[in-house]
Amino acid sequence: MKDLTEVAQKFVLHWGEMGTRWGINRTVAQIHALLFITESPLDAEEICEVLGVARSNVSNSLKELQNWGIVKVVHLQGDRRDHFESMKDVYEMFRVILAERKRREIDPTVLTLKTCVSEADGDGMENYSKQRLKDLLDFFETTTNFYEQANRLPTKAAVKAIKMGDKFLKTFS
Amino acid sequence: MKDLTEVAQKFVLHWGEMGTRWGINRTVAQIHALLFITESPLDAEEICEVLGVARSNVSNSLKELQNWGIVKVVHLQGDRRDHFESMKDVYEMFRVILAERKRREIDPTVLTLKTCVSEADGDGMENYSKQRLKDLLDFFETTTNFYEQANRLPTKAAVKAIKMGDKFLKTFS
DNA sequence: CTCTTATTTCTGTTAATACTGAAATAAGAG
DNA sequence: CTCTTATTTCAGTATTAACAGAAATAAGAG
Repeated sequence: MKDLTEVAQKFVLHWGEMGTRWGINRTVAQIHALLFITESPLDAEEICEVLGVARSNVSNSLKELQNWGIVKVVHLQGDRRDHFESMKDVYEMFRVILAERKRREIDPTVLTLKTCVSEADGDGMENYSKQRLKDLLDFFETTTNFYEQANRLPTKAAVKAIKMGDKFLKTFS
Repeated sequence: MKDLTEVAQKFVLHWGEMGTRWGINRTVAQIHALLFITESPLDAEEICEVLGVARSNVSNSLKELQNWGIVKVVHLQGDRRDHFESMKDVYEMFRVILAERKRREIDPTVLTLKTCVSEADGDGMENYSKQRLKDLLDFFETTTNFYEQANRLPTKAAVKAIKMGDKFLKTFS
């Protein structure tokens, strides 16, 4: 595996940095970036070399990416090593990421809010505070309902919808 | 300032936890949660006591929340201490947060991608990789364009649009 | 101006997380 | 089954970010 070009390097580093800002491990994001721009699947050893991180770190990060569902193992003819490739369709990829974040973070938050709202009576909480929790719950329910629906569209339709929505909204302003 | 009720505590802790998952400091998120559910503006000392964190921590966290634009200082008659209150309209609040995250993270990413794409020729980068970067850039431009337009709608219209969009999409499925 | 009180800044500590390298395990070839 | 090679697990280390407490600064009252 030859070294990354300067541009590739720049992208991988930036993506890693972005990851950290969104609560994603730097190495995980870097590996994802690398796999995303690389045409052929890479094995773990190659990833180590290119990124200069420990084998175990790569192993764990790849697991994480597989948990996210945006990286898959593939096997190449006559090579017993695992090779890894990223999902390539950008829209699809972000849909998967979004769905996963919803599952991991939004759903539990909605659950917590529901519990809070239902326990709020008999807890001595101010009515004002109760109402704020209700507002918040309502916000999450409304937006996630919308998301659920929008997410049923196949990617192409979704992209079209976004572009049409954009144009449509422009006629207002 | 009296202690938080159990429910309030549960919410504040959860919100803090959520913060960390999205790259937001735990204390920052906790203070935000506290101010959000509290009707009257609080001073820094009160926040310290309720959350049990150091004064300096509160001070810095409040600065951060003010930078985000979701917490404001208010002054009360006959009290020289600063008091703080959170934006209360949930939709508006998330709009502000989203706008700020775009400004801080998405815009720089778009810039980086543009640079990468334009420098990709003469860098020896594979055509395949170049294309992936272009795809990614296209994705960000399409979605942020849409976002920009959607964000021009006043909150009420936006909420309506979300609810209508939800209903509309349901007719498909 | 001076005193008091609020706020911020700074420095050191702690805690959390990321990471490494070695050891253990697993998996495939022969 | 045995040997080799790939992968994972684990225990320790390092890095980073969060936080506390003290010191410095600022701001308001009188």
